[in-house]
Amino acid sequence: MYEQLKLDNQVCFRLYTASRLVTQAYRPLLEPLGLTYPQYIVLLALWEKDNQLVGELGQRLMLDTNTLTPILQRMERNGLIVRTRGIADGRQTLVSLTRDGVHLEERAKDIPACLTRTWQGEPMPNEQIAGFIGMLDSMINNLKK
Amino acid sequence: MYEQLKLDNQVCFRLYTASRLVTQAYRPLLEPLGLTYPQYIVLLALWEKDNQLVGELGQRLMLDTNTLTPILQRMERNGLIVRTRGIADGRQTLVSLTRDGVHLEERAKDIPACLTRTWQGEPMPNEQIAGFIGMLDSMINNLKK
DNA sequence: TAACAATATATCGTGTACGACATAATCCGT
DNA sequence: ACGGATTATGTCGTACACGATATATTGTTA
Repeated sequence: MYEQLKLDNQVCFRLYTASRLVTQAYRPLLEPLGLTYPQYIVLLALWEKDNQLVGELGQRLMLDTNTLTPILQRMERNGLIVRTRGIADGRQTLVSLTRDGVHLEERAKDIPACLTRTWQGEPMPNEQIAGFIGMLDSMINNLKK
Repeated sequence: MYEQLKLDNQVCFRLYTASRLVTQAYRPLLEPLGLTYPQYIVLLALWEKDNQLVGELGQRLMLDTNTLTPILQRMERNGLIVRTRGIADGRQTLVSLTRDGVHLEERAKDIPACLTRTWQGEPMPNEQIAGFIGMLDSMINNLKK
């Protein structure tokens, strides 16, 4: 068989697998908060800056509205956000945190450290982490449209 | 807000995004072959070693049967594989390539190089790629059950 | 200013992911 | 040899992803 088609030579397969396993690792931490991972990153974006348009959120999270809208609908149903139509421009939808959505930040604050411990095992040198992040950022940069 | 909750400080969000963008980059290359990315990695595994049990494939790809079975059913419907029940052990299902499934390898052989060019942009030093792969492998190792 | 292009968001259909549960075949101790 | 535990796979329900399309507003131009 072609050497380049072997699974062990595939960077992308590792990326795909690592991403899935990380999302699985989030599950037990997010479930008590009633969140999925995509819902969690929507909240991360909103905790940084409340009252964002669907399009702004989409740019920040690199998700299109066909993915984002259903997530936002569930989050609204669960009382974490509200969506307000047409303030200046009637086409836009503004996404805002409810009191519940705001309060969840406090309960989420230890999740990042916990997850880092899980995937890192033994703490790694910062330089190595920085190299990893740099590679991911460069990949994302090369792939985004 | 908590510094550790900022999106820019999240390794996992980058991983999730990079993985999604990579899968998107595969799409135009796989679509002419009538494949999705998960179907493609099933073929990678079968091109390496034909006639594998569902469980073996699952271990190799780190996917459980509840994900794998529907994928295999579609691939069987599309004539790429056949599933044979109960050879020695009546509980097992053996997955084998059809002639079409075998022939697809030829048409797929340039995909890895093409994708590497896409996400890498300027070719990177091998050492850097090796470090990246090492990090992903260590992550996968720490996260797998 | 009426028609038409452009924009922002939503809907729809297909294909994953994955926890929970179901089913069927084998194993194992008595 | 038989009944319960174990194992291999499949089914079901929910929630993403995402291409394609639809809908509703706003801009724009003749």
